[in-house]
Amino acid sequence: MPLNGKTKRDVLVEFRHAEILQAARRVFADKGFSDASVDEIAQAAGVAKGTVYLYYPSKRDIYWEALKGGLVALCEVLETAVRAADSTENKIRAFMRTKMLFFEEHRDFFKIYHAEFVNAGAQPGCFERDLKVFHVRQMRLLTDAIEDGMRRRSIRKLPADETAFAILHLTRGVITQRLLGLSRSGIEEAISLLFDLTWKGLAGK
Amino acid sequence: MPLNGKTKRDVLVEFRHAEILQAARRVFADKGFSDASVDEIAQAAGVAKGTVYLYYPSKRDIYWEALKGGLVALCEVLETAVRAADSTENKIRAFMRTKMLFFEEHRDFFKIYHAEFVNAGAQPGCFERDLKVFHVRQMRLLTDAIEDGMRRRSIRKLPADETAFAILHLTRGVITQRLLGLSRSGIEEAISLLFDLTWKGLAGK
Amino acid sequence: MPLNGKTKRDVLVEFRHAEILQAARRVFADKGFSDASVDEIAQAAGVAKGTVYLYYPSKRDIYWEALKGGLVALCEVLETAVRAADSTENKIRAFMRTKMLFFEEHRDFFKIYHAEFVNAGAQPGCFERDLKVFHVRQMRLLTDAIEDGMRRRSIRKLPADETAFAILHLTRGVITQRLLGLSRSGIEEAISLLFDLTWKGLAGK
Amino acid sequence: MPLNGKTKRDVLVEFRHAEILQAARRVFADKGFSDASVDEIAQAAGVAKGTVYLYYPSKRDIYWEALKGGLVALCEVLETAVRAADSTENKIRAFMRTKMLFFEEHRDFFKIYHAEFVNAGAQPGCFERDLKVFHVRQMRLLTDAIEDGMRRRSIRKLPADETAFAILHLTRGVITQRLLGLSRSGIEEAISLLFDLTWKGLAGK
DNA sequence: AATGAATGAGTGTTCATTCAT
DNA sequence: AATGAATGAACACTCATTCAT
Repeated sequence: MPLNGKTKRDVLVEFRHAEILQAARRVFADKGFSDASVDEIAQAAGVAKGTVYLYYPSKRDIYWEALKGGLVALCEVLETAVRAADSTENKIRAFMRTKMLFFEEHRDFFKIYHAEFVNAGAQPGCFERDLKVFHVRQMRLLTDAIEDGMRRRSIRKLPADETAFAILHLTRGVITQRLLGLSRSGIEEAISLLFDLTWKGLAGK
Repeated sequence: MPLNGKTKRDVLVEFRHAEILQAARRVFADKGFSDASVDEIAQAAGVAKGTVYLYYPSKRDIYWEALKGGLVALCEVLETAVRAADSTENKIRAFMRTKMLFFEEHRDFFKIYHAEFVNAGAQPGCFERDLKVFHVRQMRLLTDAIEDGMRRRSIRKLPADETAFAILHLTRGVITQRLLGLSRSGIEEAISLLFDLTWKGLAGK
Repeated sequence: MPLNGKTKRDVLVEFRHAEILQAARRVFADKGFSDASVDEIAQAAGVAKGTVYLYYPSKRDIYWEALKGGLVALCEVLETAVRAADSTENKIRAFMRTKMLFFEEHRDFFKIYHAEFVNAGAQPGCFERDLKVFHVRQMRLLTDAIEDGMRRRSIRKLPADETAFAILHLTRGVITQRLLGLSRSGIEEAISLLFDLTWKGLAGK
Repeated sequence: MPLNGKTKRDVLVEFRHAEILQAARRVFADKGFSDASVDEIAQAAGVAKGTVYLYYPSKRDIYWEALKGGLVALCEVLETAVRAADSTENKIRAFMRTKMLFFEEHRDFFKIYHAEFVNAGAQPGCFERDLKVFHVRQMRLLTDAIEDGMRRRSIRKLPADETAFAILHLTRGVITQRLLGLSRSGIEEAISLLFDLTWKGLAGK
């Protein structure tokens, strides 16, 4: 009866988990962790409050799951995309492009992700340690590319870590911009500009 | 009795306001708006909870005052500094430098300011409209400099708005980096790198 | 098919009832009525929560059944034992002995039984009326013996009811003592002492 | 201004504590710990729910305070009374008499006290250790008297501990009886009978 | 002017009970 | 017949705000 390893029950459980997580992301994105209520999440998921607790042991756990799930997916697509790129230039472009498209698709997750950086080190940061792992994975992609680029002279001499940080933050900033609806241009244009700025800087000839 | 327009009472009132605001900034920076309690703020200010309500009508108002106060000061120093700079290059450098030094001095305010960008448009965003004013003021400083720079050919052809956004976000990112204690280098080094990257980009020759 | 009046179905139903009751006694003894959860009982009985409700209409009913079942058994063995004893002295001794041995065997039931006396008249006391019947049955055994003893002059003149109460409570106390593990002596010694004290009192010659 | 060491505030605080404790005892006596709600206690005390938490940190703490307060008072009056009695016989009589009168006056406390013995060793028994102290104090009063009595030959040879236990339990039983309203006789009669039974036992000559 | 005691609405979490499968 | 997912009412506890002193 179990089809491809999953019983009907497994499917339902998985579905509920996803359903609640989805709703939670929406609510957390809107209100932030503290101002989101479990009741709201339940309602958004179309279940009763008690049902939420059948699938997650606490509000905090839902939050962390919502955060982690997105981070795992993000890191995976980033790693795949960067690895597939053939030059330093293309690796950095791939990083920016993939991240922007990913968040364009997962706006709710972006808000949660972004909020977590603000609080980073602060109070809810029970996760701090776990979060760092994902941060480091992203950093590694960039520092590797940058160091490689410097060896090949396609990038000028720069401190790799600080530079990677800058790219990370800049990319995040541009995404924020778009998601707040403050940007009129198309996504591809935005990506081009982001990369262009990063690569060439402001200076004229 | 009223000396330079202020009675003794006025002075006390002003003092209390400042005292509470200062305490509030500390607490809000630590905990965020929702997780900060008025009791904590009162305690940090060394007054009773009821006293806080003599000076501010609500928790939200304290928050907004704390935010606005910092924004006014920030915009003022930025405008002064940028106006005083003589070239496009120096104007942008001055912007970055002043902002970084300002936040280095007002870390509590930075946390609040930063958090507000996350929520921007979102829930507490009663302020949205008011916040925008300060955002626009900062943007104007940069877009003016950029457009001027493009006319003088010291900056290559770029969309002024998007570029200004990028500078804003990148600067904020570097500050975050420092305030989270993730950066080892000195402040002046950080400023130099930030400007250097922005100006020249990554590309080798 | 129905063998001595019971179909296979009847046997199963009876078996389930007993199984659940047994588990319930364990749980109620441990946690008390309010702090015991139906889930725990179901788990202890090795069935699903819903199954419990196929056999008992409510948590309260399980409790009452657990209580009543024990009380019926207790009263029966007490009546048999006391009836079998030939003298007043032996009847009282038999009462104490049988009760102590019964509870030594049914510790879980004792805890429930004991707790019910505390609450007696109080909140869950939906049972009050039903409980009284069992109380009266035990009392009757003792008052009969006592009154008979007084007629035969083997017991001095005493108010039968109050005296019976005293014996009841004293016996219960000694059992409590043992079940809480506060007693080091063997069960037979304890019984002897209990009877000896009751019969002779404290007084020296 | 502080009169006999107490400011007006101290008096109020003390009053509220007492008021809430009083109400809590009533409610806990009626419903038991688990079935009592803080809301009920607040209502019984004539204050809002939040107010209760200004005076006690948790439901459990209220309970423990209610229990401890009574136990301290009980032990004190018992010790005073027993110490004041001049013979073994009178010491034991004093113990019984004082305890019965104390509980006659503090019926609510008795229910709580009694319930705690049922659960003793069981779940809420965070107190177990603290409770034991009071138990030991009562036991000591009796064992001292008993051992002394045995030396003077006014009590026959008996194991002091077990005998003390028996007196404790028997006394408690008689009190239960009265408080449940199952006894028709006056309190003094009940005390006399209790002592008489204990001292002389059942046996006719 | 300042206090802090009092309030009560709101939140996370549990659990007896129901019911579709 | 048995399951266990779903429900929602109930509860302990918190906290912004009010107000008598």
